[in-house]
Amino acid sequence: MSHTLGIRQAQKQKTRQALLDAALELLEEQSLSSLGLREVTRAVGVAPTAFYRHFRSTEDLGVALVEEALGSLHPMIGDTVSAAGDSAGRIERAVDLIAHHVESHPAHVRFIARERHGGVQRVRRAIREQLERFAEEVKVELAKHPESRGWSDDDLLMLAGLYVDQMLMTASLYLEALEASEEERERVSRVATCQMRLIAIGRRNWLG
Amino acid sequence: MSHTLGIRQAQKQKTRQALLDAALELLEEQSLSSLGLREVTRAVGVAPTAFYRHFRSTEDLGVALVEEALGSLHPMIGDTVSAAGDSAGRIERAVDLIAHHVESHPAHVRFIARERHGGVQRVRRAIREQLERFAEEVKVELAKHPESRGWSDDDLLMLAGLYVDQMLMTASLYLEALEASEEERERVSRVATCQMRLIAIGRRNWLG
DNA sequence: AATTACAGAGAACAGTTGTTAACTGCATGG
DNA sequence: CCATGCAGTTAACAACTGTTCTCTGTAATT
Repeated sequence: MSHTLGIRQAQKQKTRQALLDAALELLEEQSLSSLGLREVTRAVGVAPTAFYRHFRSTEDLGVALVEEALGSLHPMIGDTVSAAGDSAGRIERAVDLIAHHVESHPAHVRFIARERHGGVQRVRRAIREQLERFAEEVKVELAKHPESRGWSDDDLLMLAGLYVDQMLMTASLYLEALEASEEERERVSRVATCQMRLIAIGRRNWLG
Repeated sequence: MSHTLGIRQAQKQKTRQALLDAALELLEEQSLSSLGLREVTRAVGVAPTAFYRHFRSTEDLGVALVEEALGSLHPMIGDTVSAAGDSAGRIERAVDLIAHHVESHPAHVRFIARERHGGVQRVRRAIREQLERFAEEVKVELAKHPESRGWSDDDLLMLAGLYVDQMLMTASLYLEALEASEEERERVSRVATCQMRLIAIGRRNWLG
């Protein structure tokens, strides 16, 4: 791994992370475009001007949050799509994995869903680029399945995009259901499973 | 129709509409949660206090915008889903209709896509309720198709929800492509058509 | 013709915002 | 051990915000 950081740099990264965490919490009930720099520093307990040591603006902070929220998710993709077992098994596993991820990182999921179409262009683009990377990775994994025999590259990417969008949509619905009843969460999972199953059936009968 | 409005009420509705229009334009590069009341009145050219004659807050304005953006869309649903012709024809027609609607009401589409998961709870809920109404209507139309024989009510609603989400996603992608090249718009339409076709195939092979 | 209702204007309020400048204290590298 | 770099502080700025109260002109009502 990388060289051990000095006391100085370690403390800096600590407050930087504190800023990111505070921002993420504040963003639970507003959008990035209304997030104030002073609001964030106040929540952390540092002077407003300290913000500039880490980010040029809240827009920059947002881009960093995209990295934090989605950057660590790539290994999960491969594991899920390329998992052993039949189609039904993979789907069930995927839905469970989404549910679990939403429960352990609700603020991250909320942020991505909110800012994907949000009011800050650079953040939108950062999210779009990450999601395109996801789709590309899903495509590569899908290509390994025997069901993909005879599929064109474009069609595989089309299917991968559909899966990625569906996953995000499911995650967002599940997030809303977090504050509702256990039955509601169960219902969301069930519907999402059916929808992915339907897509998988469409996939099996695509050619010919 | 309703009674003809007096000069007084007519003028009021005129400035009210001016406020809505100005807000919609300002929301092209920010989110509702950062939209200021003064900002809107300034764009219209009226005193800030005039705002209160029409809305209690920008949040209220947002709810009114949801009505304006989605309320007039219901008749379109029925026409599209229940149109004559085979599945392929209906899909082509739907994609064309989406593209046309985005081109004629880009700000409306942007607003809905942005605020669906945005930072203002009441607006989110208003959008969700409208979309649920859409899904219900799509379900009713889908039920009339011969392909729906043997489908449960829940499964039909599941499919309808998938279609609605897919339509919104397509509209949002097409919106982004508006500022890009004609080829990009063409590509978005093509991919969306394929995805809906795949879903339709899944639908045909759902049972059994 | 006189009275009322009410959309919008105007001024003022306390509080907030982003940004600049000059500073302090301390970990780091020579 | 001393000089430098730099994370974080303090103070101040002009500009902006939502909201209240008072006022004005005129359409609507009687």
